[in-house]
Formats: sequence, structure tokens, C-alpha cells
Amino acid sequence: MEQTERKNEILAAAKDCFSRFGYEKTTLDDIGKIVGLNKASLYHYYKNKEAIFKELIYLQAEDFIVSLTSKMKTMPTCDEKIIFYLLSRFTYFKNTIDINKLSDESTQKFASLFRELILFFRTKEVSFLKTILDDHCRGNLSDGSDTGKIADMLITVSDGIKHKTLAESENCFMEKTDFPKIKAELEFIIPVILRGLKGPK
Amino acid sequence: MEQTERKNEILAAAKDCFSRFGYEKTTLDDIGKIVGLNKASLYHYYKNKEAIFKELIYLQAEDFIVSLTSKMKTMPTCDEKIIFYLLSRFTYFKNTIDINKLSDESTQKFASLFRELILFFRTKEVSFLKTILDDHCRGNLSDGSDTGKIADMLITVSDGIKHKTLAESENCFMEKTDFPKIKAELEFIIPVILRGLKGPK
Amino acid sequence: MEQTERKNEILAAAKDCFSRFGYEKTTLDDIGKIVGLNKASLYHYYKNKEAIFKELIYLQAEDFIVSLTSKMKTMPTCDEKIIFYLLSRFTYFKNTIDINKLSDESTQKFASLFRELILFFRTKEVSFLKTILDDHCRGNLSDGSDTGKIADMLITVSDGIKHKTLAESENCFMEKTDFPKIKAELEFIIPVILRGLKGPK
Amino acid sequence: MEQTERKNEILAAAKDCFSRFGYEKTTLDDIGKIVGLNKASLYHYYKNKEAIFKELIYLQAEDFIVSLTSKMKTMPTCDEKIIFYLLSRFTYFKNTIDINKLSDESTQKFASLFRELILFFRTKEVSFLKTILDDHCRGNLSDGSDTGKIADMLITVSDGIKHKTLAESENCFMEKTDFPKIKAELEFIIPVILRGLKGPK
DNA sequence: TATGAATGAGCATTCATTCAT
DNA sequence: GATGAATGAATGCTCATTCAT
Repeated sequence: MEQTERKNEILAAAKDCFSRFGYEKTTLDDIGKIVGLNKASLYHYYKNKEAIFKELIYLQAEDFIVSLTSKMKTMPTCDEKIIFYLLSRFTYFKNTIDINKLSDESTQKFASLFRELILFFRTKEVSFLKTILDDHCRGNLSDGSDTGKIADMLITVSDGIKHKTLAESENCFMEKTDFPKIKAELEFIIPVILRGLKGPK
Repeated sequence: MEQTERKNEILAAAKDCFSRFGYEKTTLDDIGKIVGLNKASLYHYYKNKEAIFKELIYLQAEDFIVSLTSKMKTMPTCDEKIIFYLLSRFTYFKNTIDINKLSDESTQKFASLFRELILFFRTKEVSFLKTILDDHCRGNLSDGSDTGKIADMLITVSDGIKHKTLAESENCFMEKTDFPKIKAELEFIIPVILRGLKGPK
Repeated sequence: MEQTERKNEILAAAKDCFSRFGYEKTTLDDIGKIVGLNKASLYHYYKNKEAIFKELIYLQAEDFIVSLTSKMKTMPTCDEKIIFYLLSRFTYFKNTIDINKLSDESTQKFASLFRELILFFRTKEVSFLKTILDDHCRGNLSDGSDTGKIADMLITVSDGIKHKTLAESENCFMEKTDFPKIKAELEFIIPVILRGLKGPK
Repeated sequence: MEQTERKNEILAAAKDCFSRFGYEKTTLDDIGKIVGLNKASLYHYYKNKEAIFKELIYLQAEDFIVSLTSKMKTMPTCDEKIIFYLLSRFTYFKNTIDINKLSDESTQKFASLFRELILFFRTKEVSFLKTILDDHCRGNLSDGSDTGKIADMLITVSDGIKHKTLAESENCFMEKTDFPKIKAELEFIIPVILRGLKGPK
């Protein structure tokens, strides 16, 4: 088996573990067991546990960007686009490491790495949403509306719902996320906000 | 030094550690070092690590409820009330253990305790906000508006902002929270939402 | 309360604990709790845990001797006397520290103290039984019978039954000892042995 | 060095420690020191302390059964057989963990495991002795003699002697057991008992 | 006398990391 | 490449003992 292939296997296993147990509680044995590799063998591919994590996060970020772009093309009207986009974030984070979640667990040690990554993610998302708002909704919004600010707020609201869902979930890992409910929440609040934005000051 | 005094010292130290490192990463040595006590001495005051944590959370919860009630009386109009309330949550959580934060780190072991507490907090907050909405805003909202649902959403949005702030903060622990910015965010979104609710369907 | 009185209370509590938990597993807190004294207070009466134990064993030995002597007077015929005596040992050890039991747990540290005590006990018992045999049974035994040897063997058999009972008991502490069964065992084997001794070589 | 070999080394070391110090007082450091392994390394071979102990006991039990069966074939007449068998028990227990000894130390925690094992051992031994009695002595015993009951009693007596020997031994651990003396004791009492059984009721 | 307070030493267990083969 | 083996450093927790009051 090839180097890269093995590394990908390790990353996949690590993603699984980190997203379920968190960074600290994930052991190299956990990862090794999934890949079918001895714990020690992991050190052939990565310098240490931290290195696995870093690589994972950065690859995931790239993947996320690609995913964003592809989803972009299939979205119709403004409200629906936004809701659809915010909803797909959940599906995405459900199956990947949610760094927002991990960041809370993080010790000082990783804090800077996390912050950097989280802000990188967020900036990407906000600018993406801003594109949508600029393209489809500008005409309908109050004068002087700052679409960047609105985009940022929409992500904020979406994250708020995510955290609430997480807190209510049985297993804390979004494994059995109640998507219909999330969708309903988004479908309730997004139009309210957009309508509020359009309304008279 | 008195029993209670020492216990409070320990609680204070524990609060500091738990809120900074999380439950798992906080060691009894960490706490002991702050209080100036041997690790073993902590067992003189508390049965075990978990007991310290539980006491801390419950005391904090009580304090929170009291704080809510007292703040209630000083709030004027609807929009301002809500913004003021949501803002004071930040001050509050800045100085206490944010269980929302800890919950994400939690293992299955404490998951139920956390979930219970988090939901307890949330329910309290939502019903409190609902009271405000019922008292001041009902007449202005669209017919059939579910104030409970709106209250829930307002807390969700507020939490979203909190998480965003946390992610952006230098130290991940809200130690130097940018309150003016948070206030600005709230003052932007809350009226938008309320206006959206009042507007025509 | 008087010194001696307190010391006796402590001894009583210690006896209870040691006989139930064994030396190692008995904590000074256990003893203190029973007496209603703080753990530290015990050090006013005894130098340390070991001192409590030693005093206890020696006092118990004296008590045992007295108990032996008093029981001596009430016993009728030879077989019955022996069985009665061997049976009363069980009642006795049930309510006191069975050093035979503790000795097995003992570390090198106490080994010599234990051995000394156990042998002291045994010697006393054997010589007591020998007295009975000499008084009542000599005429009936084969010529040249060594009553000392027989006495020793009877204690041995009795101890064998005790250990067997202990092993079978639910709680390892003889708390619910099946005395009728023990009595039946003794009533089966003692006559067999005595008959065997009387019979033709 | 091979896996199995190391595990055997560990078992040997553990046997040594457990039989000398008892289960509770034996530390993994003790065992590790003997094997020349770090305490943590023991966890490479066994899940935990309890697992070492259990494996040890069960292996010993198997060995014991085999030993019983092989010795069975070399035994001549009834009296001699019984004495020889009871004597070989001593040699056996001298070199293994005497669970009878450990059981007394045991806390509630292991009590059930111990009891189970002890009773298992005893049942095996009794039924083995019963076989001998049935084969060789039945004709000579009084009518209605319950060979099972007698077998049980013989083991009881043997254990009584074992405990007495233990108590008298220098080190409490049967390391320098006085076998000639034990043999003499058995050779004295066994015929007495068997003769008593044959005699007139 | 009595005790609350404090602690050192100890223990079972976990885990990231190293290294010889 | 792969791994079995080994370990140091932690961690939560226990307990006999000391000491100032």
C-alpha cells in the first residue's frame, strides 16, 4: 500500500475518532485499531498525535471549500438558498470534525491553531453567504444594508442552533441529529430576519 | 481559616481551572496549587473531583436564577429589555463556568449531568424571556406568534454570538470579551428579528 | 469519661472492625466513627494503629483464658465435654478477632507477633483439653495413649472445620455461622476418633 | 523473549508475591521489580492486577487437577493412599497460592471469586478421596458409612493440620514446612479415624 | 482532651512516545 | 515498513500520621 493511501486511511480513522471523542480522549490505539495498524506504526506516517490532527483539520478545510462551491451552483432563490446552505452545514459538520466543538475542549496548547482555523472557516462561509445576498437580495433589503454583516449574523444564528441541538442531543455527537427540526427552526427564523431587514427602519 | 471559607477558595480555584482547562484536563493538583493545599487535602473538603464540580455548577445555577430575577425588575421597554438581558448573559458566563462550553468536551460519563443542567438553564432563560415578550410585545407581534418559540430563538441567536465571540477571542476563554462589539451585534439583530415578527406574513 | 473507659471503647470498636475487615482494611476512621472520636484523637490513647491491635489481641487472650476456665466447670462427660468445648470455640471466635484468620492476611511485619500469639493460644487450649482427657478418658484409651497428642489433634480437627466453615460462608466473616452443622460435624468425628483411640491397636 | 515466556515470568512473580503478601498488599511494582519490568509494562501482558490473579488461580487449578490424576495411579492400599494424598496436598500448596489463605484476607470484592474457587477445589478433592474410599475401604467400614462424609472430614482434618502448621511456621508462608512432622500427624490420626469408622457403633 | 487541618507516601491505571528488530 | 515491547509521567484517590489550637 502506498504512503499517501495509508496516510489517508489514518486521517479517516482520526477524523472518526476526533469527531466522536474529541482530541484529548482519542488515543492512538483508537486510531490504530481502525486502520489495522499498530499504534507505533502511526509514527511512521505522522510525527505525533498533534501532527495527525493538524493535517486533518487543514485537509478538511480544503474539502469544505470545495463542497461549498459545488453546492453553490444548485441553489435557487435567496431565502431557500440561505436555508439550504445553512442546513447543509449541519450535514457537513455531522460527518467531520466540528472544530467549533473541539475548540471548546481545547487547552491553551492548541488554542491558537484552533482560533486560526475557526476564523478561516468562518470568513470563508461569511463571504460565500455574502455572495448570495449580493446577487439575489440586495434590491429587497433596506438601503445601506451591510450584506457582510448580515451574512455574518446568519452564520451566527446557524451556529446558535447547532449548539442548541448539540446540547439537546442524547450523545453529544450529533450522531442522531434531528434535521427536520433544525430545518424548521431555520425556516422560521431566516424569513423573519430577512423580512426584518427589508422592512422600514 | 474557616471550613466554608476554604471550601469557597477551593470552589473559586476549581471554577477558574474548569472554565479554563475543562473538566477532564483540570487536575486536583491544579486546584490544590492555587489554593495552596496538598492534593490530598482537597479530599478533606470534597468527596472527589466530581463533587467539587457538581457543587460548583449547582451554586452557579442558583446564583444565576437570583441574578435573573433581580435584573428583571430594572428593565424598561421590550427591545431594550431583551438586548439588555442577552447582554448580561455574557457578563455572567464570562465569570462562571460556561457549561455549554464544557458540555462539548464531556464524555458519555457526564453527558447526562451536563445535558440536564444545560437544558435546565435554557428552559429557565427561555421562560424568562417569554415573560418579557408576553408582557410587552404581544400586541405588536403578528397574530398567532408563539412567544415561547421566539424566546427560544432569541437565546439561540445569543448563544450563536457567544460562540462566535469565544472563537474569535485571544484566549478562548472570554477573558477579554469585546462587549461593545457584542452589544452592537445584539442591537443590530434583535430589532431586525422583532421587526420581522411584526411585519406581514 | 475516664482514660481506661475510653481505651476500652476504642478496643471494642477496633475488635469489631479488625474481625470484620481484617487489619489492613480497617482504617482509623472506621474505628473512630464507632467510638465517636476523631481519627486524630485515637492517637491520644494509642501510639498508632499497631498498638491498638497488639493491646486488643493480648486482652482478648486473657479474656479467652478466663472464659475457658469458667466453661470448664459446667462440662459433664468426656465426649460431650470435648464437643462442647470445641463448639464454644466457634462462638468465641465468631465474636472476637480470630487471629488464625488474621495471621493468614498478615505481612512479614506482624508475622512474629501473630505466631507468638497463636501458639500461646493453642498451647493453652491443648493443655486445657489434655486436662479433660486425663481426668475422664484415660482409663478408656489404649495403653500408652499420649493425651497431649490427642488434645492437639482435636484442636487441629476443630480448626479444620472452622476453616472449612469460613470458606463456605457467604461473607467470609462467620457472621452467619451454621452452628448446627458444625455441631453435627463435631458429633460425627469426635466419637469416631475417640472410639478409634480406644479400639485394639 | 517470547510473549508466553514473559507472561509466565509475570505469573511466577505474581504467584510469589500473592502467596507471600496476599492480594491486596501485592503491588504491581512488586511484581514488576521481580520480572525486571516497569509497572506500566505489565499492562502489556495483562489487563489489570485482577486479571493476573485470576489467570494464576485458574492455571493453578488446572495443574492441581492434573496432579491429582497422576498421583492417583501410584497409590497402593487404602490408609497409605489417603495419607499419601493428604500429604501431597501440602507439597502442592506450599508451592502455589493457597487460596484458603488468601480467602481470609479477601474483601467482599473478591469474596465470591474466592469462594467459588475454594469450593471447586474442595469438591474435587472430596470426590477424589471418596473414590479411594469406595474402591478400597467400603467392605471394611461400618454399614451405612457415608464415604462422601468421611472424605469431607478427612480433607477437613488435613486442612486443620495445614493451618496449624502455617501458624507454627517461622515465616507464616510454609516455606520451610516440617513435612516429617505433618506426615507423623497424618499417620497418627488417619488410622485412628478409619479404625473408629470400622469399629462397632 | 479533642479535633480540624494538612500531608507524604503509596497505588492502580492510562497513554503518548521511543526503539530495537 | 511494521510492530512488540517498554516506559516516564500523569491522574484520581486512600490512609496513617502529625500538629497547632
